This record gives sequence, C-alpha cells and structure tokens, in this order.
Amino acid sequence: MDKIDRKILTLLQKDATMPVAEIGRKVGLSTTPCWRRIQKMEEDGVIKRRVAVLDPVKVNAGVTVFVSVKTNEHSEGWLRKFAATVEDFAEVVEFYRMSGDVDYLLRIVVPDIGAYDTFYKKLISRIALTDVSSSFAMEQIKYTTALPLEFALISDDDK
Amino acid sequence: MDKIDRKILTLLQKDATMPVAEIGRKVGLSTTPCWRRIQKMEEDGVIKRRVAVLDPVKVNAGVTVFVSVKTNEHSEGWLRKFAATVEDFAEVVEFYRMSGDVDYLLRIVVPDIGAYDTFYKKLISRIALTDVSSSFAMEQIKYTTALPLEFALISDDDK
DNA sequence: GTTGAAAGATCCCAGAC
DNA sequence: GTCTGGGATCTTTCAAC
Repeated sequence: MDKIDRKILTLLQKDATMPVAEIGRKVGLSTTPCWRRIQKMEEDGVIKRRVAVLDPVKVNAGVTVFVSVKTNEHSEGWLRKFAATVEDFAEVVEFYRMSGDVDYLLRIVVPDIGAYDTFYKKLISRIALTDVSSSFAMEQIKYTTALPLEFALISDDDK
Repeated sequence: MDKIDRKILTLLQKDATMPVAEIGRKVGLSTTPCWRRIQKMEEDGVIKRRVAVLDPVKVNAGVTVFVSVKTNEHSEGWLRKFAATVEDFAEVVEFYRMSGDVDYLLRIVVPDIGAYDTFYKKLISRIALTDVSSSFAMEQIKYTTALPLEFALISDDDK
C-alpha cells in the first residue's frame, strides 16, 4: 500500500460511484493501472464492500442510544449467545467488547425513546443481562464511515 | 416510502454495486420504475451517498477507543469550536452530544494504544477539556452501516 | 405500473510499448 | 507504469402500452 493507493481509498471512502478514469486522473494515473490497483485492493479485502449510506432521520432511525453492559458471565459460550442475539437485532449497529469497568458497549439506533424501551424489553427477554445502563445521544455531531488512512503502512509486498 | 422502497434500500445498504435490473428483479419490479425509485430517493436525500467500506485492520486502524468528555463550558461558541476541532481529526469517526452525566462521546479509531496517546495529546493541545475518560474496545463484535428500516414510515406523499 | 429499444458511459481485459 | 482498442455490461432516457 503506497501513497497512490491511499489517495484512491480516500476518494472511494467519500464516493464509491466515481468512475475509475476520474479516480486515475485525480491520483495521476491512467485508467488501466488505477483499475488494477482497485481490483487488487478488493481481492486483498482492503475494500470490503460498497454500500449506500442513508439519512438516519429520513428513515426514522435518528436517535442513538449507547448501552453499557456489565455481566458476571464471562464464558465463551455466553458471549457467543449474546453475539448471536445482537446479530438478529437490526437496531444494534455497533457492538464492542470493552476493557475497563464496562464489559460490552452497544450502539442502538431507534426512532425515539419509546422505541428504545420496546427494544430494551425485547433484548432482555432474549438474554439475561446484569447491570445495563443506557445513555441517549442528543445530537450526532459527526459520523463518518471513512477510516483514517494516515496509519496505513507500506507493506513488504510493494517493494 | 412503501415496502418496495424499503426492500430496495435494504439491498443497497448491503451492496451498492448491484445493477438496477437485478434490484428490480428481486423486489418484483422492472428496471425502469426501479431506477426511478432509486433516483427519487437520492434526490430526496434518503440515500445520502455510496461509499467504499474498508477493513479497519488492513488499513492499520483496528483499535476503537471511546472517549467520554465532561465539561463546564456549555456555551454554543465553545461547542462550535470543539466540533470544528473534531472535524479536523480523521481519527474521530463518531461524535455525539449526550444526555446524562457525560456531555460528549467520541469514537476514535487508531492502530494501537500508542497512537491513541499521540492523538489524545494533539486533541487537548487544540482545545481545553475537563474530565476526559477513555475506554478501549478489545473487540468489534458487530459493525454495520445499515440502518434498521422497520421504522421507516409510509409518508403522505405516497398516497 | 409494463415492455422494448437505443445512446452513451463505464467496466473489464486484452495487446503493445 | 503508458497507451489504444473492443466487447460486455450497465445506466439513463426514450416511446408506446
């Protein structure tokens, strides 16, 4: 991964509909090698997929709730069950295992507080959770799917 | 927004490269009306953009840190400055104004703990923050850009 | 809503330098 | 890496039903 690859990824993270020819022009490459680079990054799994990003408010999912979970259960089987349960809920858009005093953190997306309560009841009916605490986001000030590329290294393959 | 639109969005949230003809086939529509629906949802801003999703580990940004900020400053000017600062940092991928005991929550993406420390120093040198606490994610169990569509309402326009 | 058609852009992949 | 070229595919927009 060199500087040109990073430039390509920067563009594709912003707009995946951009034609290869235009990307090439912007990074100082002709179409063919630019296309080959993109192809390779897709094969390598650097580019996982291309998706449509929707407006949360316009699809009535404008409220984010962060749910912190502490538990006494630390077995692998329990986590697998928890993960499978969460996978089923479209309202859960992010799910992390944490270090520190909170064991798990979930980001939930719902239309309003009432819908969150419905979700919460659904969740605890599917799996036993001790010590759950919810924090509501009042405003989403920044949200991007674009990862920082400043850390992307030059790999040995490129030599 | 009717059921067919929701089906279209479900598909596009998963894979934005799918040809319109195939989307049409899957939702029971021919190409032309399907294309018109997609076009309209783009004009209406329901579909905001199409982006490439990268593998965090492969671009060396595999560690998520959640940063909770409490502050005494609650003026609008201060928030504007904070927001502008955060906008400049590619490492900050999400930023929320919260209710409850935490005022702001940020999701930071970095290669490792060392890079987080560097970021943290950069951040506090740019803006004065009282009471910052960091929680590290050990594992990203779920992450999706796809919003739940079960709440998307039938709007009056569709009657 | 449907089908069919057609123009133009883009993708994909050659071959040659 | 560059360029050219060509066929397949897809997008986009017709007209007609």
